[in-house]
Amino acid sequence: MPDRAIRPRKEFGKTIAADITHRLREEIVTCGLPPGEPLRFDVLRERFGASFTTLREALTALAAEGLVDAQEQRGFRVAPVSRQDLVEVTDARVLIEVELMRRAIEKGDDDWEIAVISTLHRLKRIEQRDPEHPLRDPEWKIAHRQFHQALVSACGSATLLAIRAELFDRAERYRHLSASFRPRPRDKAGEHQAIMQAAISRNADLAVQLIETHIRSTADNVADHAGHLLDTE
Amino acid sequence: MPDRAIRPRKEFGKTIAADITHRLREEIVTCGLPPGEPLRFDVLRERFGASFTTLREALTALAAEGLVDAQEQRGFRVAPVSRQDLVEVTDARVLIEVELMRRAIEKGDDDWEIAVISTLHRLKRIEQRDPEHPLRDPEWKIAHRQFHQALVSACGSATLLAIRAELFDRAERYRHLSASFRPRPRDKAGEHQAIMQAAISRNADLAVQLIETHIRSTADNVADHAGHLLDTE
DNA sequence: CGGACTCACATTTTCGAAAATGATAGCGGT
DNA sequence: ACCGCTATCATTTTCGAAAATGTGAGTCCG
Repeated sequence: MPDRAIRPRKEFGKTIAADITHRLREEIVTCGLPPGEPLRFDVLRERFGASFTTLREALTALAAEGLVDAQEQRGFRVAPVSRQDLVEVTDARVLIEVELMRRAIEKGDDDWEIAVISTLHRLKRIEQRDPEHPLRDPEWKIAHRQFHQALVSACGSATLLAIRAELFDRAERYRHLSASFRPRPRDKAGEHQAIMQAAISRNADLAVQLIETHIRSTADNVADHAGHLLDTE
Repeated sequence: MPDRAIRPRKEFGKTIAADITHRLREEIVTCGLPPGEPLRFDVLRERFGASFTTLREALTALAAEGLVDAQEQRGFRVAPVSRQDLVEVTDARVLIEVELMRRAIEKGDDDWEIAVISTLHRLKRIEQRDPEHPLRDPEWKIAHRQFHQALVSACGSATLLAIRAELFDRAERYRHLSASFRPRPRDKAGEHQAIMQAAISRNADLAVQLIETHIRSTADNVADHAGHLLDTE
């Protein structure tokens, strides 16, 4: 049996680099590391307790995902936000997510229905704890991601699911910006419920329309309530 | 002097890591490093003359692009090919490229038309040198990539263009597999000419249909002539 | 006073050694 | 003979020092 004392840190990822990548991604999408922030190695080294090379590997991976901006010979920084980027990400998400929604509704089996229903149930339970500020709860964020992931999971294409996940993360940064400045939370719970029902009842046209509205409303919210943050770069 | 829409000469990377990433991608895409091949550091170190860490950074970036498979604690290997992967990549390309083609036809200006025409011209000139085996000519491959890039370049979304480029590279591996085993080359020159004409004359429906056929025919060719390579994994 | 040049300094980038981990062969007990 | 255990080896993964590069202040001329 493995000796626990000798291996103090083996909780999450197997390699440190993968672990750092994961943690950095979380910090960036939640805007704990704000857009445009320079990512200096000595700072990261202290915060994450890893060496130059390991950090560099993580940053390179995130640069390929579009969350980090690599400026050759001048280091890395958190990818800046902008109106143009918001429009592009929203637009790309609609294109892909709508298509995947249709496919999932067509191909989804019993397991898919169960996954959709149970992830929504879990999301609603977490929402009850703090109905006013769900995005501040890390668990809500995870449950929200898993619900949307479940909705399209039966689409049959791991390739498109991976692309979708990347765009979802990039959009999540804007969701956080939006949430910090929106005066009152909109009725996300109701929207999620309606999407679930449309999906389970195999009403593809309705589900697709609801998803598109759901995605676009975030973009509108950011433009309305956090637009001043988008022109700094 | 206004910079040409197409820069055939790529600036060599300023950092070694970026350079190695580029060279490794070329080797993988052209199947110089065959699918499934283990990528051991000793071998790569000798072949590319870079250190462990630099190579690791390049491999991590390519793993995020889907060209390399990272097996934690057990190293890297060239991403394997499979029927399923071929179907997914083809399918995703059709979804995205068709949409971008429509947008480019709608938004394209004079510079776009010039880029499309000139990249096709260049492609045809290179084709004349060795009409039987164009894919063996690295310059043809570059010109081919640039023609297809030019076609959709006016779509207005850098985000979708980046996704498209990734899928194009993943598909290029299958093009190489297909070319090695196809008895006679198909009439790619004619197809490119037809696509160009449809695009320039703003016939979106026709252009889209031609593009889809163009993309799917590669998949069919691989299935027909190199299918035996796809079941090894 | 302004512009260009030089020289430290700060920061990134690269390297090879050292630690960690997985794979394998050899040994011993049942 | 077979299974499990251990020691050894091959390979990956991590580290901090060293080299390379960009940045900015200060200085010298016109």
